[in-house]
Amino acid sequence: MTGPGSEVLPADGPTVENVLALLREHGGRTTSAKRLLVEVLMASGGHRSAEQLAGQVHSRAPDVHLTTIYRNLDELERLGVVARTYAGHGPATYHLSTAPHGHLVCDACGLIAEVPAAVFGGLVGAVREQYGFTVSPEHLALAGRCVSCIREEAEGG
Amino acid sequence: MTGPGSEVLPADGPTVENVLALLREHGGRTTSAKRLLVEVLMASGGHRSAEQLAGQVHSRAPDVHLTTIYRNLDELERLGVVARTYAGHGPATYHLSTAPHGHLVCDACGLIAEVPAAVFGGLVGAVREQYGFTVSPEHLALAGRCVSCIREEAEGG
DNA sequence: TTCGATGCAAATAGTTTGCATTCTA
DNA sequence: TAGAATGCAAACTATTTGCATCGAA
Repeated sequence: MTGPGSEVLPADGPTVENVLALLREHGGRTTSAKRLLVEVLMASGGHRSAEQLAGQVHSRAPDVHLTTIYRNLDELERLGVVARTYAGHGPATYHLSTAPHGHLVCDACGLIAEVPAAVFGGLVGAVREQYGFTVSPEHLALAGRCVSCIREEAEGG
Repeated sequence: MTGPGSEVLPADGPTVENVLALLREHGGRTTSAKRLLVEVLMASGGHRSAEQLAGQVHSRAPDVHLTTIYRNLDELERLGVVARTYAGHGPATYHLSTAPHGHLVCDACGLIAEVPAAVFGGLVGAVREQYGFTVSPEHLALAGRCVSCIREEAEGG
């Protein structure tokens, strides 16, 4: 059950057609705006704001409105295709949901690094046992300072 | 060195006068708006948005503008008296910096629970060793689902 | 009497919504 | 051709900024 008719996306990352098929299964229609957005999401790989994604889409289709980007990102998030991460202040960032992972967000330079689930697996388990709280790895974002900013701060001031 | 002239606030929680003294040490002036904000922060205890704090302040001084609340919260944050937590979407929340702790933010009902530093101490250490990234415990917010919402979702649908 | 603090208005960033129109299935 | 998707404008939320005035030290 991994063909275009499947409810579940392949574990090694979905193709554009997989995602569009998933959309159709849920009553959605295939449009060029959606196809482009998904392509851009796959090409960029990393964490992008809605505006950055819009910029990429615009280079190929200038008429796609930012509103449409937001609406389609919402839909893709509901379907579990993309994950939204809030990096403190500034815009939310979107990326394809692949393997579960968390994020390190540097307060100083804005860098977003990914950490594999294994690193915080213990925490997630402990929190569930002790607090009955189920952490969503996809949204996990730890704020702090990256190496370079720590170093700069130590040297500069 | 824990008197009004000290740079460091008492470990068991500052008093209103402690905070005002700290402000004065840093060139700030004592105003009724600041005193009230600090009082409200201490009375409420939990995590409040700027608007909620303004509401509390207004009940005693309706003329204090929301802008002033923001400006004073900024200043208190710079001094390390309050910590700001971004709970995903919605407004940032502010609370007194006491013992280091993280937050569990329920995506469904918005509940914010505190967890002692010990729970995620291992994570913070691992992340520092493996990624050179220093997590700020004060800003640590894990998104997910609290017990009651998980239960409701399981029952309801 | 100086300079920080405030009130007010307005700007800003990011995101959402309403509605008429367009286009897919 | 019904209903989903879009473009556009406008609203909206949270926050910041500019500027004249006020008030603490």
